[in-house]
Amino acid sequence: MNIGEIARRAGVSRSTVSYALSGKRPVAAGTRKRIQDVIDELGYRPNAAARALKEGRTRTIGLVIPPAGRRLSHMQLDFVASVVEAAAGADLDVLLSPSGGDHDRSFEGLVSGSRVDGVILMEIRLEDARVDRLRQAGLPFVGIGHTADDRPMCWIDVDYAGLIRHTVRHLADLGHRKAALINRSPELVASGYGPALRAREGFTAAVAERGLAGVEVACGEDARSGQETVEDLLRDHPGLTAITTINEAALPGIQRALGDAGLTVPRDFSVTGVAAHSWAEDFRPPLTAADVPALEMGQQAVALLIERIAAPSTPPRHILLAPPISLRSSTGAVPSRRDATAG
Amino acid sequence: MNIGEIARRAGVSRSTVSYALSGKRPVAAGTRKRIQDVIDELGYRPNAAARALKEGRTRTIGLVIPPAGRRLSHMQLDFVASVVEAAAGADLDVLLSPSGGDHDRSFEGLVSGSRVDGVILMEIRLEDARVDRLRQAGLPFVGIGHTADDRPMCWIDVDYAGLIRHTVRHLADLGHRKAALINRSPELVASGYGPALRAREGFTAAVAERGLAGVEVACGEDARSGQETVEDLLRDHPGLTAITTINEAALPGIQRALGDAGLTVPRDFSVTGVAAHSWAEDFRPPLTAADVPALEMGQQAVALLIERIAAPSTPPRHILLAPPISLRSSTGAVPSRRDATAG
DNA sequence: TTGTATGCGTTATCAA
DNA sequence: TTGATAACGCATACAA
Repeated sequence: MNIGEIARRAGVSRSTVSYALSGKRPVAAGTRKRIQDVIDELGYRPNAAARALKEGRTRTIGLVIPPAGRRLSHMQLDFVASVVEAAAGADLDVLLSPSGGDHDRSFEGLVSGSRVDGVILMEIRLEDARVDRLRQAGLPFVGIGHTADDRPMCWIDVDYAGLIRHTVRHLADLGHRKAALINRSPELVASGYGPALRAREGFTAAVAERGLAGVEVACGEDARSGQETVEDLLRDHPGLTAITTINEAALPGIQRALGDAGLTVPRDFSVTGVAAHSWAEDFRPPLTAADVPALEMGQQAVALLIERIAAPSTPPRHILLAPPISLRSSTGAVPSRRDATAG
Repeated sequence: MNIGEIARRAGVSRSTVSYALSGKRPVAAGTRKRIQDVIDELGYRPNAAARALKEGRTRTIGLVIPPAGRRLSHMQLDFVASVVEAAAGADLDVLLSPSGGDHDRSFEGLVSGSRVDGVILMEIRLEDARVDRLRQAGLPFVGIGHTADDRPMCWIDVDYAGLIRHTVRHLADLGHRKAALINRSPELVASGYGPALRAREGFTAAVAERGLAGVEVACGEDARSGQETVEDLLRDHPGLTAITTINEAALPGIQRALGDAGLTVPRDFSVTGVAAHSWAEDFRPPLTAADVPALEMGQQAVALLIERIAAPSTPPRHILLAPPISLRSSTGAVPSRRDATAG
């Protein structure tokens, strides 16, 4: 089924059908109706490849996700879903591409095969070869996260440093004197993952600013690791009365370990951090935390990318989100008895 | 950068470059090397749209995911990741399409725009209009799940009925006399979601077969709903000593409610069901359950689809997976004191 | 208001 | 062993 067949059946030329569809040239009402009837009857849709070839754009964007081996976090998942949704709203298809590991071929296909009009790049590292590659290819892209260097690029990120700093100040205000940062996985930290390093930065700064004792640990992204990490912390760091974290997947384990140690939150121990809304609400008691606005980020990322595709030579914009910290019930005044953590 | 430019620089014709790339015609070694050098130097990749237009296939498959409003479960997430991975291995791109809600346009674009060579359809309902649409369009597809009617189609599914039946028998063997099935969300049950109805079917059959008292409840797909559901069950059904479930997202809440009620698993209460490996391992104690092999399903689904694309007129195959039930530690003999649940 | 003709980048047929 | 050329389906400049 192609445009010629529609034209033949409607008794008009191919260009008239094309113009009737695009509206870029006036078409007599009667003609238009005749064409539309045939289209409806046959369920015709223009061939995407032919259109892409002719127009020089694919109406498709690429979404580069972290490799499949590591499970995506809820936050990332919400993000993917909202990107797909926002793209659909703008009449854009979304091509998924894993990256990292042995998937360089897939990524290469995206950037050099004229497969997509632009790319959204998830999980950016402080030094990220993919960013260089995209820049070199001249393909419009938006990063979720930003690199360490200050070369201009278009990105949207959460201000992990600022938010973690904020949570530590909150803990200090409540009288806590010793706090731990439970960071993302050792692999991510080692690979220079931006949020992990920036969270560390914010933590270190706030701890110094307020004269707290601070300890930072990396932690696997699952409940079991969270539990072990907190068990270790409680054993090795007497006097610890609070945790802040950006590792949402560890939260159930953190909860479990505190419970096992006989610590009641927030009476005996305070927990806070940055997490997707649903994780914060699922904590018990509900977590005082900055809610990562994953859905909003997806929409904004698509909007930013559309903007860049339309005007690639414009100086790139970026957005640093600092969602407010929702005061829920997981933080409280430091316990009066210092040996509370002795369990 | 196109094939003509490569040809010009290598001093050959366009067809020679094409044949050097595809290997469908012998090319002199020297010529081939000259061409390859130019290609490597310029980083040329054939234009996907032009190739698709000429070949009549897109080397792209569509993955229709559940609507974004409802969060994907971990199992579904693992599945998506493994599909992308398997597709990349077969040199296929993956186009993501939400369905349901107001996304019919996106789905329509997929099926009638010659956008993809085939489709993987997630979360199939017992009656599913999308299946009819794909059949009518003559587009190869593989369902994750299968419809109620017995018209031939290609699918891969987990034998929820059989697995739940199996878990109930296991509970009966341990002496339990009253068990509950915690099903998926009310919305999914109401919409005729296959796994939910087939789990019910297996539960009802096994309960009747072994003469147990059985109660089935739908439950939202989050920890909070799981907790409330179990609280209600314990209150309304004295004598209840076991739960089986296919609602993995409710597991943390189930755990919490049992703990709050002072019940120790498996001494006072048994829990089992069907869940992704990671959920089962995260339960405490580890959940005796059938592990949904999401990664394997993704690979198989892609393999099945490739098979169908290659031979569309072949009678469709299907695969019903019945993973073994991993005996972990969450089920045990029925508590001797009947009023254990009164605690 | 509508029709004709061209070219997007590729693959494959035909000719040499 | 290689080159010239047609065709895939569409959008659009040009003609009428």
